[in-house]
Amino acid sequence: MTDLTETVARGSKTPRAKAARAKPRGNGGARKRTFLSETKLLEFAELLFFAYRDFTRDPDAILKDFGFGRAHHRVLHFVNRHSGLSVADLLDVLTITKQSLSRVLKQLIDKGYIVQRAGRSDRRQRLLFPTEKARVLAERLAAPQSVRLAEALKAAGPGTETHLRRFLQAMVNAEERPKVSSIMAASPASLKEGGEGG
Amino acid sequence: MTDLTETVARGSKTPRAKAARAKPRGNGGARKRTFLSETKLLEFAELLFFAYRDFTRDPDAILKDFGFGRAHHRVLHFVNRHSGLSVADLLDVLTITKQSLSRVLKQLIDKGYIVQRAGRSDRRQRLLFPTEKARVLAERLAAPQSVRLAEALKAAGPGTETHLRRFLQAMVNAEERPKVSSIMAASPASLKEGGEGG
DNA sequence: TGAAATAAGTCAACATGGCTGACATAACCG
DNA sequence: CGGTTATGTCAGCCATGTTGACTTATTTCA
Repeated sequence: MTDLTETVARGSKTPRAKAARAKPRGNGGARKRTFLSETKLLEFAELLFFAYRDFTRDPDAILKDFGFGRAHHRVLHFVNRHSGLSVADLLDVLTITKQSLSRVLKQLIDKGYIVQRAGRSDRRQRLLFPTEKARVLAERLAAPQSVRLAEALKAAGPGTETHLRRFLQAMVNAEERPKVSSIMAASPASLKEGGEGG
Repeated sequence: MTDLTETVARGSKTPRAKAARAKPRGNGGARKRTFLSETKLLEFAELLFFAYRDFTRDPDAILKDFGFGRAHHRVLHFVNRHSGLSVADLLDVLTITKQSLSRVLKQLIDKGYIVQRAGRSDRRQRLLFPTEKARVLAERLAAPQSVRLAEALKAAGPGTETHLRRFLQAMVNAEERPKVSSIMAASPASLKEGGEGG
């Protein structure tokens, strides 16, 4: 396969320098007073894509050995970290339909990773709890991601944590922010009364 | 649907305080000298998920009106921003198979968003160029993302850009970093000799 | 108390976008 | 000329998302 470096280099040393650039750099026509140039913002968009692409790689590989996919990982993660959350909450967090969730959730339940318990105050609810098996797998999936994050934070230098946290929070839809912070506030896995039977 | 805030609150004010926590907070067993607690890292993982989830929302909605999906967006983005890149380069960037790319690429070509031209130095290559139509759509898709990024960067305060850039770069697989920086260096869409015919 | 609303589950069909495997064509390179 | 490379394509499979319709248990409220 062509080395990107080469191709890209070749691309820019092309003759046709005439078609210089219809849209120079900065802001492209319409909106003017952008503090951050449009180009810079697109670079961040690109970097975000690359970062997220690789962020999911390690767990994806592990999941294959278990016959699971990324969707299972997400469920596993949230049930493990926010033990006892309801199905509706999980749907809300994942922003998928219940039919879509149902497939992976059923598999995780069948294979003994998740147990359900009726809510005490509202017995219609099915609260979700991880089994020990789930905790082990979730931790194994999280491990490479934690390492990656720790290294990246370190590489980015002191002060990154604060900036990054604020940035990521602000990236979330404004209406969703309360929900996100509330679920994140409940991080310390609440209770583990769920049947441990894996 | 249950308000997350409620549910979560109820969850934590549960009796059963006995099952306090097998794994307090910090690091869980194995590796010791973690500067950043495991919990904090998991919070970043979660925030990253939420941020990326919402980052893709606006363009996804627009794409539906065009009968396109997120895969088309990615192709559109990279061809637009790195005009003239080869199929192999695109595959490399997206990390998907050529069969998978072929589907969306064909549609984009058929609908007049992308044109191909044989490479001059290597005529086996099919270099990809955006048409005017593609540029317009790509810009429209990018707009809400740029706004979101700009606002988030602003909200996160001065100094965020540098930290964020370094962080995101470090999140990329080490082996991939040269490729990523080389393609990003070629940002200023090289040339637009591709037939403009939309 | 009884009807409406809510939480969850399920069936069925379909769309998107990944994947593997196999094979074809054209162009490059030594 | 022969092997490698860049691209394209057929065919089928899998994971995961969607809509729509309907059921059951439970809660809420007039």
